Amino acid sequence: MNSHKPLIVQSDHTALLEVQNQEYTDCRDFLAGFAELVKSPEFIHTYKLTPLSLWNAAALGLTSQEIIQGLHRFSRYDIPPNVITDIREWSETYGKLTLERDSGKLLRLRIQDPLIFNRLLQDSDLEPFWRERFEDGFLIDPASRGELKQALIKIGYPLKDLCGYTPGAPLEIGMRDIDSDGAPFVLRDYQQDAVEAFHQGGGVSGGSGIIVLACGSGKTIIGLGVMHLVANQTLIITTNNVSVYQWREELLSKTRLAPEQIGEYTGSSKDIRPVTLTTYQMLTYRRSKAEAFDHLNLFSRQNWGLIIYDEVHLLPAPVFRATTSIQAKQRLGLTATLVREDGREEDVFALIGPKRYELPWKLLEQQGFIAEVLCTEYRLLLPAKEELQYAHAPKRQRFRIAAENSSKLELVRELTEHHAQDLVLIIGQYISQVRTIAQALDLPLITGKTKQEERQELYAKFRKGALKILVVSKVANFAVDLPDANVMIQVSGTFGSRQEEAQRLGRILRPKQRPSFFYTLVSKNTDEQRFAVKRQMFLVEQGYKYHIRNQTVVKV
DNA sequence: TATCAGGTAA
DNA sequence: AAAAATACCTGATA
Repeated sequence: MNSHKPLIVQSDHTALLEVQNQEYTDCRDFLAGFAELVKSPEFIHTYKLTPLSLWNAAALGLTSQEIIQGLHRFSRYDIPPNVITDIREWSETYGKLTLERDSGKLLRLRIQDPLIFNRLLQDSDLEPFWRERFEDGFLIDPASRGELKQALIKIGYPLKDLCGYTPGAPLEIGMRDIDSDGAPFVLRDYQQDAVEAFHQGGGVSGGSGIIVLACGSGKTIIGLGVMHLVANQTLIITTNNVSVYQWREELLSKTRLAPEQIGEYTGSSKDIRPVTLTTYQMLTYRRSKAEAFDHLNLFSRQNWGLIIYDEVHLLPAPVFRATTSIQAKQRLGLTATLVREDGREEDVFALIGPKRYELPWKLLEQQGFIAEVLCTEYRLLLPAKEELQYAHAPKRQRFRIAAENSSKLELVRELTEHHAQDLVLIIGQYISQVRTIAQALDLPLITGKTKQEERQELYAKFRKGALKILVVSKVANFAVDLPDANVMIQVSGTFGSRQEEAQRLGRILRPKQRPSFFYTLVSKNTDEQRFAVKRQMFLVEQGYKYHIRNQTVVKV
């Protein structure tokens, strides 16, 4: 036993990491490569090893040997033998099943493990896939390439796809070295690395997969870089119309594509061009549940060579389905957080592809590409009256009562006074709450109902610094054009959404001379506090520390 | 032809 | 476990 070591690996595939340990940071960064943080209270953080986290690590080239050696290095006790076995097994499973082109029209599934081969042979659900059986695998129909991958990953066998892609219609996408604003333009090193990592994919398997990078690190630029390399007609799917507009601006600014080569396929125009921008909502639209999707055929309306899935963690189910049938096209997924709140990470892995590149947020911070952020969690008591209300309320109403804790208002006032020189965003989840705050402090408010015109006016004033504090509802989760700030005060958030918290932090990540501040206000000893812990998980995983400030006396 | 309110979905 | 925001279409209005 090495009592000074930070890590305890347990037989249930969890690993406990001691925060107050000299080696904490090193060990955390090591774990980030192949494990998922599931709990993060003050002293001991719990990580979980899952097959998926190990497959993604394997796809990035991290070997089971490196993982096991590292675990030995940080572990206080012996690592349970079953965990070592499972790490090996899970990690090495990626690559044991490969899909390759055959001489004929069919594809060849090769299984380099007789036990797995046997297992697949006995699975009657898989039988329909097999067109012919060999001593080491099967022939399958190219049309079932996606469905097979999805079916196999469900039973624990990721399939490494080595079939390559059918080229789409060619399209030269020249990159400018001076952008439309006259600023020199060149991909940053990590952006170039990401583009190459996608393209090569550590061998023949490149051309599909996910790139994970922090908000504000220029994921769109990576998209442009990949488009340039693939040099094919491209379909780009984004989450909303403002993103569509921004992609278009970036394309016009930084590539040599002419305006008439870029089309928008949205509610207001159905323009298909060599590069076409659309939204997930467009693709998933149908008159009623009984009918077919109206626009899903956009995938086949043009000979796309590349599909870009912006914010791939939000990809909706019907688009998954459509994606199963376009496995011969190159597919790039972009995201800041691979975690989905619906647990469909495996489908992303199977249908878009494995993670090809990831850069920890803290590393970007060290290199000065994103701002340093000081995070503080304020825990406020509920005023006596609300405390009583909380205690008597049915469970489902409790969260809201805690979230709307009226004593948050005074703290917001203090924080804004303290940050009088800064650009402050106050963000909350309930309209009633943000309205109360905006009215009490006499601040402008933006909600979903605010007209686009008025929003733009407020954004512009805020951008110029003529307006220093802005109160926003959940619109800020979607408003890509919201200006940056350097202080964010979160008065409430969606239950346990890790993604949302990460995205909100992203609003204050533009590099500055001084660090940015992120304040999150929660009611002490309530459901809200529990959810706050969950929300912070992703950022804690990325190395952010929340300083806790406890309010002990209720102000009257 | 353009714009807006209203309903629906995920 | 719930509320808010969005984008789509349709049909009315000018």
